[in-house]
Amino acid sequence: MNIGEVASRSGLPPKTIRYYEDIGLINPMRGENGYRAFREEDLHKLTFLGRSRTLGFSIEDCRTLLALYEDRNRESAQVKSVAEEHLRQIDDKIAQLQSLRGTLAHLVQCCQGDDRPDCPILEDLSGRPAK
Amino acid sequence: MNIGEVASRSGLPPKTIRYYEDIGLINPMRGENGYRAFREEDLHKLTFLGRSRTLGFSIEDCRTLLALYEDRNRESAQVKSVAEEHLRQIDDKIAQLQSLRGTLAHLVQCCQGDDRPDCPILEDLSGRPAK
DNA sequence: CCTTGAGATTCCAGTAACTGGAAGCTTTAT
DNA sequence: ATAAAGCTTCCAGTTACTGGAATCTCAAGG
Repeated sequence: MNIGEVASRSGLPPKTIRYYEDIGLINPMRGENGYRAFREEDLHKLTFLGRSRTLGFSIEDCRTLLALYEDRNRESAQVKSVAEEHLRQIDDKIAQLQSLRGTLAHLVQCCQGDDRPDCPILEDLSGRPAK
Repeated sequence: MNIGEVASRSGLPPKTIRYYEDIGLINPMRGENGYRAFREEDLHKLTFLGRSRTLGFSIEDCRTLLALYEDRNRESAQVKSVAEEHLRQIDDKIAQLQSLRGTLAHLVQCCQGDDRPDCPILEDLSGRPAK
């Protein structure tokens, strides 16, 4: 398989696939013309990576997960632990965004949004303690 | 004022302040020794920027907001529009994370997390349609 | 007066995970 | 034969800083 086919089958752009090779996530063979020659196994890995990235795992997490995926003697606890840590970080991020959203929504609501210059949003940003 | 004082008064690290000058957000004067000489106005701007960044506005948004802040003839509608767009993006992000969180939490729950290799998380990642 | 030490300066590199584009080779289709 | 598509590598850019090196200035202690 050439990169184009693997790209459409895995859903990842060719650029990304080359990048994944660069950073050592995959190791496709080469044909005599210098083209990458992907095996089914490579495709599986790429699919795995695509899905992992979709779930928000970092590349380093993906590296770990891929290694566990390939290790027939892994303990599922290791996988679960990576996923749990990621889940915690997602929860943190959500909480952060929600708090931020609250403040911002309040400010937006306070602003008339007309042709006059008075603006509670700018007032808040300028550092005055919000009333 | 030297950069150190502005840093502690604005809450921004000196590095960040220099960076903001680099990209043209502020324009402090210089003393004869080559040191930046900040006026109160610069400090206000930096405080404004710090608060805006805390609320998640991008640097480009900050540039726009700062310009509006300085423009005595602005229309509050312009400010509101920037903030509303940002709010929409935050909502999108939250929705994305929550959906992701749902999937991930389900997978984590399904995984025993013991010393055996069987792992529903890896099975999902490997691309098999989840049962 | 000299010498630290703190604080200032610039510049270069690195972060995360790609993405875009240039220049050039191979293969395929007309 | 030639043009288009697809592949290759390499360099740069994205976001918003942050760390570190080499150098310079300033304030205080002995």
